[in-house]
Amino acid sequence: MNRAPVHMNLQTIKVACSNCNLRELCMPLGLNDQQLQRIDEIVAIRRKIKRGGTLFRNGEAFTSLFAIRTGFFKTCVATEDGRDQVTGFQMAGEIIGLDGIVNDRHTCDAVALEDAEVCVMPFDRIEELSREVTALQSHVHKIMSREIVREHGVMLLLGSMRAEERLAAFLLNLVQRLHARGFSQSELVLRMTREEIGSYLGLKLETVSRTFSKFVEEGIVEVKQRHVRIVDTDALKRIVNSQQACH
Amino acid sequence: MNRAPVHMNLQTIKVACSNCNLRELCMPLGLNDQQLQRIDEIVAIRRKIKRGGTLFRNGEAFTSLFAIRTGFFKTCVATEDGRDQVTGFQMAGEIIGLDGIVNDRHTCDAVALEDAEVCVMPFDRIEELSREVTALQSHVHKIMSREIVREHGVMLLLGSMRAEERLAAFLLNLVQRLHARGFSQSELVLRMTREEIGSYLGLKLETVSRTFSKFVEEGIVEVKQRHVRIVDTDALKRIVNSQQACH
DNA sequence: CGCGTCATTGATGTGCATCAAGTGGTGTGG
DNA sequence: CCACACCACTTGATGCACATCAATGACGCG
Repeated sequence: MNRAPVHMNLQTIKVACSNCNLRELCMPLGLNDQQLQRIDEIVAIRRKIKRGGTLFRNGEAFTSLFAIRTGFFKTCVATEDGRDQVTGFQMAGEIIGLDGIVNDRHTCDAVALEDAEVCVMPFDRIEELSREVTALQSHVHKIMSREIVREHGVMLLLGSMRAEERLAAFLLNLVQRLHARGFSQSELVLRMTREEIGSYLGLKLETVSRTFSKFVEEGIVEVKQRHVRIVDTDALKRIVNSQQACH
Repeated sequence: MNRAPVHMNLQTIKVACSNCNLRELCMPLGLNDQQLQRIDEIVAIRRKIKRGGTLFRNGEAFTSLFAIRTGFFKTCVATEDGRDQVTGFQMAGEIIGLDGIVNDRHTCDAVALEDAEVCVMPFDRIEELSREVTALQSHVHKIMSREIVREHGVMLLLGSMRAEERLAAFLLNLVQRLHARGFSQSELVLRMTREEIGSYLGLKLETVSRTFSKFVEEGIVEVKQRHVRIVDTDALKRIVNSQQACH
């Protein structure tokens, strides 16, 4: 057991967006040099989160949005009676913490599913700067709207799809986002457990597991633990749009 | 059959927020007179929608947000294969159309469930003015964040609650919002069909109906068609937090 | 008054949850 | 390096909540 000090979890690093390779994912495009420089001012610091650690928790004061630089997160909400629901999985380049804006308190937990690093962007500075840089203003609005639209999709999934459809949609969505980040279109490593997938999809972990097995039997995917290889993307797409008898 | 001209549906009226009694619901508080006057400039016109008519449709160009002045809407998303899902019900004072911001196109349909009137707020003018009036900027952010948080709640409901819990949560939510608008805490008139409730809650209309009947048997509510009287609010609250075996 | 729409209620079916047992991979301590 | 424990995952057997199918009833509107 090493004796690293506790504050390792909160280690901070000074950085800049202007030379960040994820810039096009989390920042607006088409800025001139002067604007870029001002954007740099937003990202005060970075913060490292160990696997299993939380970036923020339900009830904590909201001060900043976070841009994920590396790593993988889940966000989840909970009721008093112990029920909880994964509301999303977030990867590099995505913005996390939007839920905190309404009440100046976070309303969900953000947990790192692997060691991660985020850029801390104090929200008052975002607001300040987006009054001056219209591209940033527009970008902030679009990010929030995108999240709303994404959640509409999840509601559709949870409200009207069968287990196979849900898992197929989930895999296609994941691989598409990974592909946008330069990863394979057909191979992925799941960073979350079957139980977390199930929570997100409104299914029990056994059902997730069985559905994976079904896909394997049908030759649609290959699964070895958390390594998934999509053999037949079109089949997955057909499943998503199959509209079986259910519901 | 009357011969009213087609454009009745699009009838427009010149108006002002500064003397609107819903202002505190859809606009920021604590503005001075000069700021209020500027806000008035945002709401260019009003628009009337007949029951069953659409305010906007999936795929239509996005130009404006809408503040509901009177009436009741549902928003719903659909897949190519004909499946659809009600994503929300909106009432007076609520803002509708946020989904369109990301891609400059609406991604869902907004349908009036009764004759309605909305204030049309061109989004470019909202952005323009919110660069100058920080209270407006903050307000826009909070409205979007509130919608994100609301949808988290719906995901929790759809992903982990049983039929009774869903309907109880739905009724409590509706009556709470109506109460904030000066209506009764215990009586309400549903503006939507059982099928629309079911779509929103991820249930079939028969299940919604049966669950209503169950609540009636247990003396928790009285139901006569779309008129609902909540007899025992606490019982509903207990049901929401009951955490039965399911899921 | 008659028709269409919406709602209720019953009978039956099924998809997924639940319960349970066993496997494999990983990390830890001896 | 191995033994053990733990956790994630898989797979089977069973049950149940809700979907589906079907018939009837209650409004409301032209």
